[in-house]
Amino acid sequence: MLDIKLIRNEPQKYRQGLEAKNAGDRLAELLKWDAERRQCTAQGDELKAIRNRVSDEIGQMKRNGQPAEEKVLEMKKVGQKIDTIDKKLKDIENQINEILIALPNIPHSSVKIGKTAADNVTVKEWGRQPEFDFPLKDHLDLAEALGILDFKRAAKVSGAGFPLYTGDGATLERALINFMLDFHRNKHGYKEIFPPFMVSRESAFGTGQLPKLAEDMYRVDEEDLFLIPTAEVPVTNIHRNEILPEDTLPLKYTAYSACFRREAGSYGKETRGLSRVHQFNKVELVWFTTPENSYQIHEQLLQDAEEILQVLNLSYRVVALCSGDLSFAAAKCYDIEIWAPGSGKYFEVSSVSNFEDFQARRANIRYRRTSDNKVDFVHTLNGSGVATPRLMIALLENCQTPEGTIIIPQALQKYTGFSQIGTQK
RNA sequence: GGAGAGGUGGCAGAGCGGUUGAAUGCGGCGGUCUUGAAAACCGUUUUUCGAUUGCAUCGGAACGGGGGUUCGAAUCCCUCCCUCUCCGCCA
Repeated sequence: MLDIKLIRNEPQKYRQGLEAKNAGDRLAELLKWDAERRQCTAQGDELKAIRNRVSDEIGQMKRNGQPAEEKVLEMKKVGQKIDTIDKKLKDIENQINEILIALPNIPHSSVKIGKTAADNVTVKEWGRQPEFDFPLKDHLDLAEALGILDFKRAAKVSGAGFPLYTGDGATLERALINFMLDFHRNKHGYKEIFPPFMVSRESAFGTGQLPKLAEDMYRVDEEDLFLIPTAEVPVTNIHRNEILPEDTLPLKYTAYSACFRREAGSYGKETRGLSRVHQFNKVELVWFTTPENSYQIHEQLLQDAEEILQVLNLSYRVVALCSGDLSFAAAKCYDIEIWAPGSGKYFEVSSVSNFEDFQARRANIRYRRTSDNKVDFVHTLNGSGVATPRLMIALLENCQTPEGTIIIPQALQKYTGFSQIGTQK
């Protein structure tokens, strides 16, 4: 959520920021309601001040045994006026709120202005795309031949778009999760979290999934709970409605979760195999920090996520998203895209975002500054570290042999317990 | 699922219709004392909206959320949420 006070003070800046994010301009309307709200508040407060004062007097008179009928009647009238104003004020506030909660975050000054993904900028390429002297298969052909992935039966069990890992495939999936969690915990010093996979409406609002992205989430009707699309949601909401002492910051958490996405409206787009599924596994990194440090931490977070791919020796590139491609809550975002030679393209395995105080304001996550004891909103950041399906795609396709077997990267072998898939039966 | 108890400031815990934004204790911060520390003593210690707009000052709001009764609500009523205890069921 944006700060209405800041919008009021610098409308031009926010107008430009919202335009850069392709967000319809409702600022004029918002500011009109804001002015009206303040006027209304002033009127109401004045009347309430009178009521408070006179009500005190009535109390005193009654205690002294004096009649107070006249003042009571007078205050009854004042009370009615207050009711009218309060009702109007509530309407106005609803209008303001409706606009405000639907406005996206505005981009950071370092973000390139652009319309679509075509305007994104590749800022880094790591590793070499391996060369092969045999015809390559893509991950789905490999996996089905090896019997480690079974979409047909998954469809029988759950429907289209759900992965079913079997045998060594299931073990490899589990190995990836454990490897990543251990890595972030032991090497990067993140605190490990195992969050709930369903969250309340409030939590989904806090991180910005609601109200705009409601149709992307699965909802459990009876309980009004949402299946999480990412661990970001429960983990960020751990500190909802809290005031954190500054000396406890930054907080850095890593969490595994299953992630559930309806992927509504994306039929036909990149749906082969594991590239887009309704349920997947992801290890997430979440930071809470002071505003001064958040952009430095953003770079750090990117590095932490990248390192996973480096250790697995998988080639990737880092893309800085342009303003128009940023998600609702993000002020700045890097995508990490991994090279998959069998498919001949890059797949996004991580999104590393700085939300500044956008989520913190929605979720009311604050900190108390040591210097002056004042409270202010924290900055939240998160990044995938990383999501498994597309990592699996890249891994299978990069590590394939002419025989169609898979060589497990060194770093993973102690987690899988085997060094190759498809050799011995 | 059934029965009961309860949600008040950083924590503990009073208050149950008017001078209570909230006693008291603990903790925190500042000070006195001390070579230093402890103890003791004194002071201080929520957030938020708005108005004149630097600090400051004045006013409004907030005792789980929402609604109601009343001149006046932490206190009464309704409703929702949450926590705890016991019973049942269950991984």
